Amino acid sequence: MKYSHKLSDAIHILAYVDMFQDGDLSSQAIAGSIESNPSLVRRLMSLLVKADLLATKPGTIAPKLARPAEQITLLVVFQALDTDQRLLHVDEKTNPDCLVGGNIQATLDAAYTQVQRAAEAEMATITLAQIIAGIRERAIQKSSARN
Amino acid sequence: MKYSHKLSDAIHILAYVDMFQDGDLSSQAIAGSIESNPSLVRRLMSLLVKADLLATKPGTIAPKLARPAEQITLLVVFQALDTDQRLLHVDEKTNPDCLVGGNIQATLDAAYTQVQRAAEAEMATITLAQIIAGIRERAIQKSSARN
DNA sequence: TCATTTGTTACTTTATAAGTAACTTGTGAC
DNA sequence: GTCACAAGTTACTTATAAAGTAACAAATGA
Repeated sequence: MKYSHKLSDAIHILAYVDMFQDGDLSSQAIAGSIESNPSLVRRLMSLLVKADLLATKPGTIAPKLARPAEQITLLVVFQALDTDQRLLHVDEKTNPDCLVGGNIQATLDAAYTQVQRAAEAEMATITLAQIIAGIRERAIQKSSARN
Repeated sequence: MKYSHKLSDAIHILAYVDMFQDGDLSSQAIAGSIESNPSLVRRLMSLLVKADLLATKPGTIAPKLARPAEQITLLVVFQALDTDQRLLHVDEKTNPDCLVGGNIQATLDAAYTQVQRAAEAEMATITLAQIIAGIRERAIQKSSARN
């Protein structure tokens, strides 16, 4: 498959909306920053609205965060997406009549769940506010490097 | 894309080789347990050999673990594969002239690396020996459930 | 009422992994 | 030595999930 960067784009949208609250927040403008297209941005925004992370008003250009950036974690954004959320995948088609093939699926599923929990726990510690701060910091570093 | 289950299949091979050391360990037989084909099994085995997890002798049916199952972790198997190992992916194509687009890649990369490290640390705690024990346990549970 | 924007649906394209086939190389039996 | 067979390798085809795109309905406000 293609490597999904939906999570990255969703965070991008949230950061953009928060940072440019007084600027142009049309799906067109946001698509320009992501270098994607407005339709894709609107679909992602729709998912974010459903997850209660973003608030929009149909027909108007007025998106804003549904809660403070400090209270939006990578994890909740991740879980708002409609993509598969498993990071590792069990082979669903193994020989049930074999000692290994018949029991490895459940065994690996338990192991992968453990890994998944560790990853999600880490995602829960990273907030949109931290990402925004990171973006601002890097921008400042760049401008001072130009002197 | 398709969801990769290479990691699952690679672990399957290692478990199979260890558990059936005295049985038929041809790529054909292993493929039967995975319900895949011998060519794919041989390719995976080749990667495991390169990573020094498995030892084979060309032309003969004689694969065996290159080290004890207690010393093979999910992480080293994962890292032996030739697939992309990043669990989360930054969008590589964002507008560099935008405050957000120009700085979000590096910021997210740092955040994703943090999540990756947590997942890998967890993978390092799970050994092939534990997976094999899990397979055996489930097999026993099944046989007692039949009584 | 009309231009503009969001929200939604359907379709096309692209990227990555699985599956397959064919060929080369190595081994051991005879 | 040669022959059957298995590992090892390479190239190609198929399947699948995500990105990209287009089109249109619904909502808004000038």
